[in-house]
Amino acid sequence: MATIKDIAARSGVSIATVSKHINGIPVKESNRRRIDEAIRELGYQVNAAARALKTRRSMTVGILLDSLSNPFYTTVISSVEEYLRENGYAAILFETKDSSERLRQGLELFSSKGVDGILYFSSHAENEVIRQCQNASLPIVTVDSIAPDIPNSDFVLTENAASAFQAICMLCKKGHRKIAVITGADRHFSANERLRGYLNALEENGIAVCSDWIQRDEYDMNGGYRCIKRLLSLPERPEALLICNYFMTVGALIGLNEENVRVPDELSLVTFDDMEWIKALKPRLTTVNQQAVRIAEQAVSCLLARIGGSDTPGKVILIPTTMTERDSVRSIL
Amino acid sequence: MATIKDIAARSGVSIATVSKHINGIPVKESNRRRIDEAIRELGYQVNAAARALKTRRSMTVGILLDSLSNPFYTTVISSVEEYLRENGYAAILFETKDSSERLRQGLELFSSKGVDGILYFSSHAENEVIRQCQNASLPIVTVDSIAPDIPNSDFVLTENAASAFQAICMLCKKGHRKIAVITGADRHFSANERLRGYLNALEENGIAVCSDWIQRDEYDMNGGYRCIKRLLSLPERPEALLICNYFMTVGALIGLNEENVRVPDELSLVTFDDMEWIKALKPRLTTVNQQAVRIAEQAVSCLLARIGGSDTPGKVILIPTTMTERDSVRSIL
DNA sequence: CTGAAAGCGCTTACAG
DNA sequence: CTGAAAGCGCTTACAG
Repeated sequence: MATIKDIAARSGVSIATVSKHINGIPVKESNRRRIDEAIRELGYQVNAAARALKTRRSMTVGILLDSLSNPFYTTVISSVEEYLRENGYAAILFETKDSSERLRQGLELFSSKGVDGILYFSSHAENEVIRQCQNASLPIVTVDSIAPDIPNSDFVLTENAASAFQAICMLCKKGHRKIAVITGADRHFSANERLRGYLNALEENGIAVCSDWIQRDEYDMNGGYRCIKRLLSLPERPEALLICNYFMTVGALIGLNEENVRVPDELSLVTFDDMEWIKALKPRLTTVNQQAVRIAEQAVSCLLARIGGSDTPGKVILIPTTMTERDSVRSIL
Repeated sequence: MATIKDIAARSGVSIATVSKHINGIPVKESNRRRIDEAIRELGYQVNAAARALKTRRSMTVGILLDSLSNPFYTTVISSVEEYLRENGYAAILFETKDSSERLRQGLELFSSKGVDGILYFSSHAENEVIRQCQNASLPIVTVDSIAPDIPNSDFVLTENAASAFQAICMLCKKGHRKIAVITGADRHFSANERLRGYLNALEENGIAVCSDWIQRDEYDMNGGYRCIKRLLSLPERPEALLICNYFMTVGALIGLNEENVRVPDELSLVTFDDMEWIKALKPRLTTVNQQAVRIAEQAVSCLLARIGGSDTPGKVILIPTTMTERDSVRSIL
């Protein structure tokens, strides 16, 4: 591997000048040319370790996440990685798999690798993680939930309650009043928030809550399948349904098919998270869409600002959803 | 941040002795105790950049992958990350998103970060990537496909053809002869291999190939949905079906439900990749299971060996699948 | 704009 | 087993 020294020798300047040019400090035109040429000829690349040692910046951020099997996270991370790289940062990954032992290990890994900041993806962010980073003066921004009791940190997530609220109101406007909801387990921040939006919307529209019509289970296909089965076995079935998670939707669809429930004739459907594949179904589903790219943008720019030394008060950034109305909701006016 | 110098001062030994102890070289018992104590008190952690600069090992490996939205990859990566960390390595991630421009960027990122090796996840590994790493003496192991024309490199993947072969033979043993297959597009190595296994098994069992019964499409839900629709619209329907991908399976199930096809009475089903959720369905599906954990193990240990300097000839490591027979295959003997 | 020099925090022969 | 010293490849005041 060529070093800055080789470049200096070959281009007839000092290593200081080479370093300056590499770092964007202007040098004499003729020197610039000679240095660039030497770099090209020798295939020089700066040694990241040496630079990190000197600057105390590893140009690396740690991504801590519950699980890689969460497709919403992988979608966001995909954009995150791109924005980070555009800013010269690489991402190192660590899955907690919902174990606090592993959470500790992850933080240790990041600290030993000297990451410049942490992106913490969690559906139920823990105070302790954020607190620990704050103590170590390690910038951290949390994505997808708000830690219950942290005064001064950054969170970026979907406007969960408002988007469920809007979905239910849309249903009401089309004349629905028998509206059920399928959402995730209590430990997930978004599952609670979306439920809250549902309840608020019922109240707003003067509809009484029917507890049988609130079905909660795991945020996965199986959970959705079980919820729909329970819903369909009720003496009185709802006429409209909001499903708060993509995987629950797929499970519910299979259950719905098994029981030959016709959508939207017998049941109107609004679901969270649009995926290519949803459009292929008959009927095409009406969906509430989280904006993964915007979440990624905000999270990264917020983290980069902190790394850059910003000490504005911690903020909560809520990203709105969009709604795509298709054929799965019937108007009964 | 405390440095080795602080530890040395506090424990009354030289920095060399501290370094030795940190690196597992025996030191006098009393010194060991004092050093450990100082480390604990000061919360010392070795500076990864300094160590990397000196040792020329970043203790980092690059994971290059087509896409994070491939759940098989994220499953394998989950284990990979764990094995790597147990061996002191961190993983840095880069998605190619099927663009050769990004492939180049990824390689550049890895090289600039000084990774010690690369794990290349691809359903269609490119010669060029591997060749470039070989030229740079950068260890690389490819997961999930074999590059068409690389003499001396390492590949670890599922025994695709053999596992499809076994699945079809199982079907034949239960008396089936009208057997169809749904598999992925031509560019995916595994899609071709699994098809090859299907064809071999037909031949082995003296069954003529019916080209209508070979349906190929994208490796996703939508692809599976389209394939099953095409299959069900044929004048003569098959009585058994092998689906070579999990997402295609979910799509096919929805299509099957829409058309009220009863499994296994009208159609016997064997599918690739077991997931928790599959067991909840009625009927429970008979599945061919890739061993993600074993693939991860082999890939990591192979890469670590190369990083350690092993120069044995390149090898192809094929991991067998297991089959879980449940209720989706009917015996028609 | 340029360069000599110090120093980032480690590891590693080497001599004792 | 221990320690003094060199050096990994950079960046950065500082003086010119």
